Formats: sequence, C-alpha cells, structure tokens
Amino acid sequence: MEPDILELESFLPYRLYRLADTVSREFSRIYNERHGLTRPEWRTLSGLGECGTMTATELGEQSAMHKTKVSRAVAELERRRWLTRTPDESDRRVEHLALTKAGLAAYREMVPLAKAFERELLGRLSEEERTAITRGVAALEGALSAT
Amino acid sequence: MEPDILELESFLPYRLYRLADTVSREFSRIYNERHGLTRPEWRTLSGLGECGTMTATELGEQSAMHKTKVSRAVAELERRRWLTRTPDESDRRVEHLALTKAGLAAYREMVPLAKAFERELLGRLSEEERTAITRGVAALEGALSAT
DNA sequence: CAAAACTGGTTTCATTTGTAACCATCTAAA
DNA sequence: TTTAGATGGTTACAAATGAAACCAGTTTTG
Repeated sequence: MEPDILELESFLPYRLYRLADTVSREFSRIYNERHGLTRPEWRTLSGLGECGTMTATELGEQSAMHKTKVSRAVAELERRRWLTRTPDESDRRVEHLALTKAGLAAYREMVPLAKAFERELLGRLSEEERTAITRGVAALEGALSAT
Repeated sequence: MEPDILELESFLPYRLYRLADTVSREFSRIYNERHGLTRPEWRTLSGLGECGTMTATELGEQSAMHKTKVSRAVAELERRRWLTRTPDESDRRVEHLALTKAGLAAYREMVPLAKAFERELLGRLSEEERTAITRGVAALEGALSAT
C-alpha cells in the first residue's frame, strides 16, 4: 500500500456513495416505473403517508431534502391531486399538507413493495452481516449528527 | 409498528442515501473548495492518480461513473492541462489518459487530505463500530454485485 | 408603533445530470 | 469483401438540482 496513493476501491466515502447509489437506483423502480415519481416526490409521499399532516419545513427535516426540492415535489403531488394544502389558522405563511384518498392509495400500494425490497436485500446477507450493516450505519449517523 | 406504514427513519435505502450524501458533501470540500473540482472530476483525477494510465471506459468502470460524466470530466481536466490523451496504436477509437505533472501534483496534494478525512471520520467510531461498518458495506457490495 | 431582522415557502437562473442519438472505428458473419 | 452489428467516445436535449434572490407574513427591538 503506497503512502501517496489513494485506493478508491477501499475508500469509505466512495464506497458508501456507490452503494447508496446502486441501492437507490434499484429501489427507484418501485416509485418511478410504476408511477413516474422522482425521489423527492416519493419521499414527500412517504413522509406524509407516515406522519399524516406536515408542513413543508417539517417534511424537509424529516426526509433530509432541500426546501426547493420539497416545494417542487409538493407542487407536483398537488397537481396529481395526491395531496392538499390547508392554510394554518394562526400563521398565514404556513400550509399543512396531507394526502388525499388517491395519494394515500398510492402510498398504501407502495409500502409493501418497499418493505419487500428491503427484506429481499437484507435477505441476501447473513445474520451477522445484517447486524453489522445496521450497527455500522447507525454509528456513522451518530458520529455525523454529533458534529 | 403499524403494518401498512413505512418508517423512513429506519428504512435502509433512505438511511444509506442520506449517509452517503452527508459524507460526500463533507468530503467534497477537499476537492471543491480547494480546486473547484466536481465529483466526477475528482474521481477521474483519483483514478488516474492511482492507476497511472487508463482509457475512458476503464475509468468509468473503476469509478462507477456513466460515460458522459467521464467524457466531461476528462475534457475539463484536459482544459486545465491536468491530463493528456494519447491515441491508441492499434485501435483508433481508444485514447490513453494520463496525468500531467500539474495533475499529479494536485493529486498528491489531495491524497493526504482524503486519507485524513477518512481517518478522522472513522476515528469517531469505536473499534467494533469500525469493523461493523466495514463488514456491513462489504457484505452489501457483495450482495449487489452477485446479482 | 415603526423599522429591522427572521421565517415559510416559491421562483429564477446557472450548473449538473441522464437518455438517446450520434460519429468513427472495429469485428464478425454472409 | 461487404455489410450488419458492436464498441469507444462525444454531443444535443430535456429534466433535476442548488444557490441566491425573492415575496409575504411574523417577531423582535428601539
């Protein structure tokens, strides 16, 4: 191992990114091929499906998206009539977002597929490998949030 | 844990992506703030620095980039005079890419920073956590490549 | 109360990206 | 050979993205 050379193949930031990219690409078929959703749209749907009613800001925090992404995703889901906006009573800048029946239906349809995807992926690993990835990811998350 | 709800916060594809995104963003400062490189440009530089001479196709495989990204990154590094192209003798479609002195200098300057970044990141973890993330990532890589 | 500072959310603009079409060259089959 | 397909690499075009400016409304402060 030469000192002034970086082995990309074993460099953690690169490996993480490539891994996430591959997984994410595979997974995107579930929301993209089926419904033509983008990732921000999927995350918005997913966030609202999970939490019920949220504001755009909350959505951004919950799903780690830039507010412009949220804004655009919300606009598109509204255009599809998958969500509605309700103005806040006390603060007129704020809107409360919630899925419509159609949005909820799409969400409910995709949740089992998403779970199956994850299960299948983890199913290819041994029990120890599963604990390893789970613990490792959690540890890194902790290390980064503690900044 | 309701059956028809997906917890984004504990959904592996999401966590992986967010993690890689955060790490990658942090790391990009090393090549972006310092030299104004994009990620594809950094990977190209890094690939050539590590392997010496490569073709564009090889670069794409080694660093998991789409060929248009490679093409653009190579064009930009060439414009900076950080790499040169040498036509292949026997196959005139192919070009062999290699770093110039200036390119190599930039690479050599960044390698220790990259290594320090990784060391510092892993340094925030315990010994067991480090083995966990390493094993876990390797396991997933294996599971995905085996497809 | 008025001005300044801040916050939720949208829009604009430039950059990055992916898909597909595209050259040029090479290889294999008829 | 000649032609049909592959392959290395670039380019054109549309879509996705991020930074910064922006608007409307809210809070703070003098």
